[in-house]
Amino acid sequence: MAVTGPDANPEAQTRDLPASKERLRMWLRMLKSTRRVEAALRERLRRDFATTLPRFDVMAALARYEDGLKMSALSGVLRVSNGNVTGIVDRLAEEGLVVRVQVPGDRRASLVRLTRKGQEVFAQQARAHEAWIGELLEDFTPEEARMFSDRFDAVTHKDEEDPA
Amino acid sequence: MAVTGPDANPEAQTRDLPASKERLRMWLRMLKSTRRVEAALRERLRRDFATTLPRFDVMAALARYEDGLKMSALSGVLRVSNGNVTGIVDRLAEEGLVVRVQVPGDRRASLVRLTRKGQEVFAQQARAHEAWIGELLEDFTPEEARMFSDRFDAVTHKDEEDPA
DNA sequence: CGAATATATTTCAAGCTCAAACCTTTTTTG
DNA sequence: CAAAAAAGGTTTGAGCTTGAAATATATTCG
Repeated sequence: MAVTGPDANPEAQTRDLPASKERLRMWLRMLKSTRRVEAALRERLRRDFATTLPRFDVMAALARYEDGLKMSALSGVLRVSNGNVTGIVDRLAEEGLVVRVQVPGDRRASLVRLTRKGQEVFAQQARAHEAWIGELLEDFTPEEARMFSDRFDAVTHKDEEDPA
Repeated sequence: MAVTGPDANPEAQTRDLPASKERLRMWLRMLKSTRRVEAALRERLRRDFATTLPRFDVMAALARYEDGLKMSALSGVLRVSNGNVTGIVDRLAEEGLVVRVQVPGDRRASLVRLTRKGQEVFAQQARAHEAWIGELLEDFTPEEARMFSDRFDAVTHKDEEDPA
């Protein structure tokens, strides 16, 4: 706990708030920024590709693991509930973008994989997505972006998922 | 557009990626961090207060505007669709945490306000919330948190909502 | 004034999300 | 081996979310 007491600095400057207030402020700003970018992405994915952010997220995860992912691994990577992924994969499968492949030795599990069509569709979306992010975060220099990445990583790496 | 060309730096270091890749990386980290904190908040709000993040968000907005907010202003502040707020306010009203007050001169609009009970309930939740954020973001020093706040603000302030 | 337009909000359908309950299959262990 | 426990997934119920359509009231302007 690197939390300094509520009044570690009695001679506080005008705008010097206690640590918890500063962090709260940061959180609110961070949340607002994230929502703004998410909203823009969602709108553009809908407009240009008639898809949604969760679908994009699932496809992105599958694109990173070419051998496919089990449902549980998928929900682990995306950090959403397993019941959640079921529905999204169902819909993607209906459209022929992903397939569920039976795992040889285990009749419970199935491996989800992008179809060829899924790969092609995702490649287009990913290109657009990268460009959109580049634009939405254009106020951040590459160096600054790298610094932010690294700092966020510290928070994120407190416990991590890394499926086979 | 402060976007340098894809190969502005031909002598790139090992880990020096083009701007759009750096920003993409930053975005993914930022999203992951945000989701992690949101998940923790959601879980704790449920466990300790039997409430949800959207409900907390609505109450937080109303707490900031003591004179109440119109539905449209509320959805503007929270940056969610107006149809969305309707349902959340409905449920909060059922529990007596907020009220809809008729606006004198306009029979279309109504002002949403925290009830006394709502104020009391929210005060407790807000205290816990601030402590949770302080803990979840303990890796960030107050100075760092301030810096992040300011940088995010730049992105956020591209267009802003500020209701009466 | 009255028609067109704009504003405030709700309703709706579809999809996302979670936690909990529930199957089924596998693994553990008494 | 058989019972118990664990693991992989799906279903369910409630709530959140969006964009679009619907409703009702206000305002504009011809």
